[in-house]
Amino acid sequence: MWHEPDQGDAFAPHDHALCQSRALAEAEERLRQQGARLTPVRRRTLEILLEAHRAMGAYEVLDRLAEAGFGRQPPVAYRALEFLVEHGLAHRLQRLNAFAACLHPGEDHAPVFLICRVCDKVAEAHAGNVRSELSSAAGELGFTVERATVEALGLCPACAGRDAE
Amino acid sequence: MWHEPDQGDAFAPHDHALCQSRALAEAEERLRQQGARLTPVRRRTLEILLEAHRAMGAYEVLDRLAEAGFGRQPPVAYRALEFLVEHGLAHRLQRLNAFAACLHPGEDHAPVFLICRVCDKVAEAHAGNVRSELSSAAGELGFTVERATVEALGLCPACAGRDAE
DNA sequence: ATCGAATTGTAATAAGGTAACAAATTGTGG
DNA sequence: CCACAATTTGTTACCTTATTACAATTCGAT
Repeated sequence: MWHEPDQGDAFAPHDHALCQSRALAEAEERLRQQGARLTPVRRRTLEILLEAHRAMGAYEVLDRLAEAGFGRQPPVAYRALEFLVEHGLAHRLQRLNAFAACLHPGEDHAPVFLICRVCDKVAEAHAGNVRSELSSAAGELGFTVERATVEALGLCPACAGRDAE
Repeated sequence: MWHEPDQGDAFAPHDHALCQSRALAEAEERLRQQGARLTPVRRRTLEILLEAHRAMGAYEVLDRLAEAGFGRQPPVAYRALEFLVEHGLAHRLQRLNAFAACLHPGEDHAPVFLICRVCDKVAEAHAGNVRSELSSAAGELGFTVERATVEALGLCPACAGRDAE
C-alpha cells in the first residue's frame, strides 16, 4: 500500500504517524549527541510542525503553543523555531516567511524545497547537483557560497493531476 | 583598467555610471516595446536601485522617494518596485526582504543571486545549469517547477581577499 | 544548597506588507 | 477641444512578521 517510505517525498502517499515518530526519535538522538536539550516548548513546536506536515507561519505555530499552555508572545515561537532550525530539525522557507519540520534530520543536507502553489505542501529534494552547479557558477565570479536558499514554486503531482482533468 | 564590462558581475571593478545609464536605456527600450510607461516615480525608483548598486529594503527606497518629492506611504514604493519586478527591471531577494535593480534586463533570465555577507553587494550569475538540475531533481518527484528562488550567501572576491589578510 | 548558565515569560516596538478608496493624470474617440 | 475610461498616484488604515530588552524561572554541576 504505502511505498517504501522516502523521507524526503512529502508528495508521495505515506504513513504520517510513522514519519512523524521517526523524525521525533531522530531529533532526540541528534540533540543528545550535541548536548542540546529538547525542552517541552521545543518538543511541542517540532510536533506541531510534524503534525501539520506543511509550512507554517511563526504566528500560527505560536497560536498552537498558546493552546498547549505556553506563552503567547512572538519570541516564544521564534526562539523554539530558531533552535530547531539551528539544530537541523526544521527549515525556514524564505519565500513563504514560514517554517517546516525537517523530514530527514541527521543527514548532512542542504535541501532544495519544492512548494506546491495549490496545496501548500513542501517536499525536500535531494539536490547535490543543484548545489554543485551553483558553487561552480559562483566560482566563475570568484564568489564563495556558504549557504544557499533554493526554493521552487510549482505544482505537485497530485495537484497537477487535478488541474489536468 | 576596467575589464570588458560583464553586466552580471557586480563584484568586478567596473564603471558604475556606465552600467547605470545602460540599464536605464535598456529599461526604456524594453518598456516602450511592451507598451508600459516609465513614469517619474518608477524611473526614480529604478535610479535609486541602480545608484545604490546593492539590495535595498522597500522602506529605504521609500525614504529616498519621499526626499524626491513623492508620497511617503508604503504603497508608493511597493507599487513602483512591483512594477519594475514584473517588467524584469529589478529583482526581489527573498532572503533579505529587499530589492535590487536588474543589471541586464532584456535577457530572458531567471538569475541566481550571489549575496556577499560582508559588503551586501549582489551579483547575478548565469545559471542555466542550476535551473536544469533543479528541474530534473524536482521531476523525479513528479513536481513541476514554475518559478524558483536561488540565492546564495557567501563571500565576494574582494571581501574574501580582505578576510585572508 | 548555591551559583552560573540556559531557558522561558512578557512588554514594547520595529520592520515589512497590503487593502481600500479618493484624487489626479493620461490616452482615446467623438 | 471635450468627455470618458483606464491608468497611475496619494493617503488612510491596518495587518503580518520579527526583534530588543529585561524579568522570572529552571537546570546542572559543584
